[in-house]
Amino acid sequence: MSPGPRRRLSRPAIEVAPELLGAIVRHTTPEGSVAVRLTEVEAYMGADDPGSHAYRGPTKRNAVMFGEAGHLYCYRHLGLHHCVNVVCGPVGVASAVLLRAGEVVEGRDLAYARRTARGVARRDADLARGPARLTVALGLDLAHNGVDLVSGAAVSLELPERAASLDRISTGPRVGVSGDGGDGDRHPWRFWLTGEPTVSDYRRA
DNA sequence: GGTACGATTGTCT
DNA sequence: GACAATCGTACCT
Repeated sequence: MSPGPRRRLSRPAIEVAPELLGAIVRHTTPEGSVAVRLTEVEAYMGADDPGSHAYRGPTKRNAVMFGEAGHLYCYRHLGLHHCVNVVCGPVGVASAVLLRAGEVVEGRDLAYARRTARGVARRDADLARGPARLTVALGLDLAHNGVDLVSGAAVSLELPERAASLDRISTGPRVGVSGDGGDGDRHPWRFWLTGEPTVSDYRRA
């Protein structure tokens, strides 16, 4: 990530999302550090995107999404799980990229410990396969909402030198988004690395 | 002040 | 393949 990662992120989520594939997210705690290489993401645009939390304007929950690019947007879902996004776009524009899945490339033991505490991790590929699993493996929660990934203290984002080549990237409709389904309104805003075993495959939507 | 619902996962049949 | 778990947020009265 040589020239201005902040600047690279300060663009529409739809452009940033494919560039995050292959990026490394690292979280360092007293217990150790876990790093994940992203293999699956989804783009969420702001006001024009019915699937986005920011669709109906700024609220207490989504405030971070309207802020500076490169910060982490973390929220609780169904009272059980957390999901994390990387904020994109210029200040005032609420676009973000949801981190859906990745491959644990560092701190695998710690990731296993965290995951087995809340479920069963059968194999390496399952450690961060799915948005909520990824947050558990990394040890992220609401306390990390709004942290800056670029200045990177405990949590950091390492963009790949060069974006993954297009022929390794697949696209498709987003998963589990209501208001985006049904007729013709499904944007191909989900991106993943073709053939990666860590990419979540989904059942019903 | 009350209620409906969700950017999911794990487990059971 | 289906369902329950579980709680903050948004929206309505």
